[in-house]
Amino acid sequence: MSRSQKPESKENTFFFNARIDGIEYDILDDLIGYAVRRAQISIYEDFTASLADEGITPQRFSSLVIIENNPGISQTRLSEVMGIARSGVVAIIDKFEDAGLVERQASSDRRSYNLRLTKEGQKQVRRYKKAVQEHDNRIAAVLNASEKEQLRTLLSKICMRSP
Amino acid sequence: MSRSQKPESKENTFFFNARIDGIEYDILDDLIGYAVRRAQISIYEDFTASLADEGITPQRFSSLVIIENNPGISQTRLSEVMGIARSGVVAIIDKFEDAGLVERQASSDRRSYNLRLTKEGQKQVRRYKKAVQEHDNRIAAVLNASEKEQLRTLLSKICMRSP
DNA sequence: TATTGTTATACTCTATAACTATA
DNA sequence: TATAGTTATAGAGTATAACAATA
Repeated sequence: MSRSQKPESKENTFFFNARIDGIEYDILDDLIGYAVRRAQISIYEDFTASLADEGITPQRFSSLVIIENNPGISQTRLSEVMGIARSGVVAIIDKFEDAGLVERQASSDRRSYNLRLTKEGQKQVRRYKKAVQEHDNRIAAVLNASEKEQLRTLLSKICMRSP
Repeated sequence: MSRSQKPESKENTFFFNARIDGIEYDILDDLIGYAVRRAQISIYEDFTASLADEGITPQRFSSLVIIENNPGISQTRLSEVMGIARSGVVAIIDKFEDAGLVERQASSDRRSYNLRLTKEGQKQVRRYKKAVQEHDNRIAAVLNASEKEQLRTLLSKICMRSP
């Protein structure tokens, strides 16, 4: 029957709705973990909507900022900071190198590289930072300065628990 | 040279360290989005460490709780609640069905199914809930009751902003 | 015509394990 | 022996697009 050649409309362009009317969430409404997860999804969506055109993701943005502020950092060290495997960093840096944002400089330890932003990289990071700051202001616009500070403090407490 | 037949030690069993000594995080320390992301990674790790042996993930746990508390929900509706594509729900429910936790019941609308937990599913969800509650108490143990309430409130504000 | 579940496919992210060149 | 970067590979998770059955 339906031999429609036109693509169906995208079905997943809806935004994540953290609490849908008529749905019972039970324990999920009480869990700190789910509250953080909900917020994370919501924030990620706004980040993507703001910066996907630039080809930048939270992960890549973080990498660039870490390299910018810790020039000469090695790939292994970066993998530790980002919390991902070394093999993952290779792919990330390859792309940055292709885009002319990062360079692998020779190190005194000839097994490793010193990572640095190129001139172009520095320029782009300034742009990205501005866009990310605007995004962050937007998602946190419902909070006043004191509430933002509270939120950061409460979240950092959770991160600093003993593993 | 190295023809070692033994596997190298796993390199990524370290826990994510939200703030590594000697690393300059710059703007990342100020962004609400990054604070949430850090907490999310940290919480996800504890969840996984606690429940991976059960084969349960935050995503799957949420699905089961939603089905438990909204019996007869359709797959499309569940995809909306979870914020994922319908095709993703198919795979999730397939696995639950294989494990005997969820059943697809015939619906009056013969295009769709009514999802329900099986007896076994109900039993397992009770176990999972207990484990997840313990995990949540653990990750939020650094907060008192009032701080937990504050955190939930602040995070829900972020989710409820206009998209 | 539109919707539900399904399938096929592809893409991203990630981890594991092995390799190489150095140390 | 150990470490840094690399490669190959595999497994999640996800989205897109199409299809059959049904509305």
